[in-house]
Amino acid sequence: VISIREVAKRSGVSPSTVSRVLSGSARVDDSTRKRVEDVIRETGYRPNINAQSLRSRSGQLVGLVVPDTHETFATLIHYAEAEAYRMGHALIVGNPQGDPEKERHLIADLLSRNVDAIIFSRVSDASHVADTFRGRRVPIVAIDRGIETEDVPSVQLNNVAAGRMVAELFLKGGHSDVAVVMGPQNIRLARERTQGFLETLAAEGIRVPAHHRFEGPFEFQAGVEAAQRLLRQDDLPTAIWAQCDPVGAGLIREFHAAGVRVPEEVSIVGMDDTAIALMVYPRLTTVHQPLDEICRRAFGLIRTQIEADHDPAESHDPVHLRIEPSLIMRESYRDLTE
Amino acid sequence: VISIREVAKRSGVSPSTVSRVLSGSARVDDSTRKRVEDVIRETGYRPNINAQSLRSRSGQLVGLVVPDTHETFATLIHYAEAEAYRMGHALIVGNPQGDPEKERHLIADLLSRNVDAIIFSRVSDASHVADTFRGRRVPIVAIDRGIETEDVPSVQLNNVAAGRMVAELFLKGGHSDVAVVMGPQNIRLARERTQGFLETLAAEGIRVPAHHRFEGPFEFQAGVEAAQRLLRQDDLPTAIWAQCDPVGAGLIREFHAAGVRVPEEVSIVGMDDTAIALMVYPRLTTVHQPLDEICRRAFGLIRTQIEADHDPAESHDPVHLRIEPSLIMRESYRDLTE
DNA sequence: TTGAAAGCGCTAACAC
DNA sequence: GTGTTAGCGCTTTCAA
Repeated sequence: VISIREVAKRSGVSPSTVSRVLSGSARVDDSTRKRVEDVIRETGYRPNINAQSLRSRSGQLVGLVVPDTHETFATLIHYAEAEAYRMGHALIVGNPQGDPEKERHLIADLLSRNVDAIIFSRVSDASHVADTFRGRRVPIVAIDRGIETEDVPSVQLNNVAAGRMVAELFLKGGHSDVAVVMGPQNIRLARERTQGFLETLAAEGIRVPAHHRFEGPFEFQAGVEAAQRLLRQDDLPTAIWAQCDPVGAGLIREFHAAGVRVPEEVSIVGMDDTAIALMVYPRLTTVHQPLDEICRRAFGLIRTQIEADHDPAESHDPVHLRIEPSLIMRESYRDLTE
Repeated sequence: VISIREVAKRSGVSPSTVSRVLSGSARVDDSTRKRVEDVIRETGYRPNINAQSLRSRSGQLVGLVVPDTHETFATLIHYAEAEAYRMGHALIVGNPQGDPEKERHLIADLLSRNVDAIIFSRVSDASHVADTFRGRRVPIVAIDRGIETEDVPSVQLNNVAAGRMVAELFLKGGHSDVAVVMGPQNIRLARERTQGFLETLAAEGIRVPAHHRFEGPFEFQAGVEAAQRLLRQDDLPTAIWAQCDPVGAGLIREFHAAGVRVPEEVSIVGMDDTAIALMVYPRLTTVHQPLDEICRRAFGLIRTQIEADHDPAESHDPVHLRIEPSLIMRESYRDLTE
């Protein structure tokens, strides 16, 4: 483990010159540069990032805080890692696991590491998190499941539009007897999906009766249970929207087990367009959430904030980006009018 | 953003005393300690981890390098994050995405951050990675898909045993006409699974003919394609082993689409016991890979290595732990003798 | 029990 | 174009 002083000594220059070669920030004589570069290559020297961070107050680090590790978040991690790498940063991943104490720790830890930005999804106690950040000039972006405060930039799917698209599909397809399996309604994005869905139907005079509304976690099992309750009721709807794909998969599986044919007897539409949608039979018609784009835009905001930080005059109100979903037609849905 | 000097000033002591209070390493007068702690609380002071790392040469950091973000690895990230947090460390996640250049960068970056340990799965060019580490005293653990060199500690599933267990199940169940959908045979863990499976069958005089052996990526689609080819051949085996669950799910889906009943006409067994195994119908009989235990043991090795480092006399040969799999019976398998 | 001083590895003024 | 100096925030001798 060799230091910049050692490299300087071996190439007969001062540490500052080595530093200049490394950063390319200042003019260095060609022959000197060459000599230094040779030594760097020979010795395999790598600057100590902790020392750099201490000086520069930038940890070359991006923090990502996710609420769980379901597929959506695994995908998020995937894209975030790629984006972070592209900007020469490392990615720290933290998962509060629903523990506000851990969440506070994680964020405090990120801050004391001089992260250059924090991306997070649904943090449990929005106000407190905002407090932690107040006064800190760390770019933050809320992604996917936004927090409730509006003073932090965010990038999210247009969840209202997602609900609307499914409702419009049902309307156009002649489905007037529909059901919905909602995500937890204390999560904002689930509320928005529900709102877009129900309001669009209501505008055409279609109501979803209480016994056709189900609420549960974003998990396969929630779909299974909704299907079971639906089957017991014996006035099956002709179309069901599940607010995430695993729930849609649960519906399909349980209907299959009960001998109810999809989509002949009941159409099922999912949400998010995750891998599971392609694995069920029939494959799930669903709404695509472009996580790659969401991530890219989030890092775009981060870069903007970092630049604005260099030039504090340029501080704007927080930006809130809405990414548009799109409908993916597969085999689990059919029009009644066909 | 307040420094230790500021805290010292406000509590009327020297920085060293604040440091002592923080670390609890030395005796501090109770009244002094109290005063310092009060100031820390009031100011919300947090030590700068970069500065600490620079002094102590420990980044309070664990690096995790994974080859992709399939469910297995998402789960790995989940457990690793939890373990890292338990030992007061942050987790940096890197994904080389098959690019040796990026892989080298990632590892070099981790090293220059003074990570306390690196956990990695299948790195593309084992020898080169080993080189990077030579001379560095950073604890390393290979996990899941081991690298080919033996000079680095590892924690892996006993993949040979996994193959053997499935073979024994088939033998006991009276299946003599079997097929296998193997993972990429250039990956060691896939080779080991195959070996355990075929050798156990062979010992009882059962051969798996070439047209009943398929090789493909660890993906759903590989199962779909294997099923399609099997269906074209029209001498269907009575049992098939898929070397990961998504492949098993692909088989089930395609057989379902073709009207072949599982398990009545053909039994299917998966591998790894991931979430997908519970989502298919019938649910997948599979072999459980205890990723939680694997992760726990990996961090155990890390702690051992860190301690051994403090006391260099204690350096042993690298440990290679094998974790035992277990069979999970569900509905996609049935005995022929029933 | 506490403080002063030195230094971890690096960069950025400031000289020359 | 290059070297010298100082200091980022912290911990750790060493003295007192």
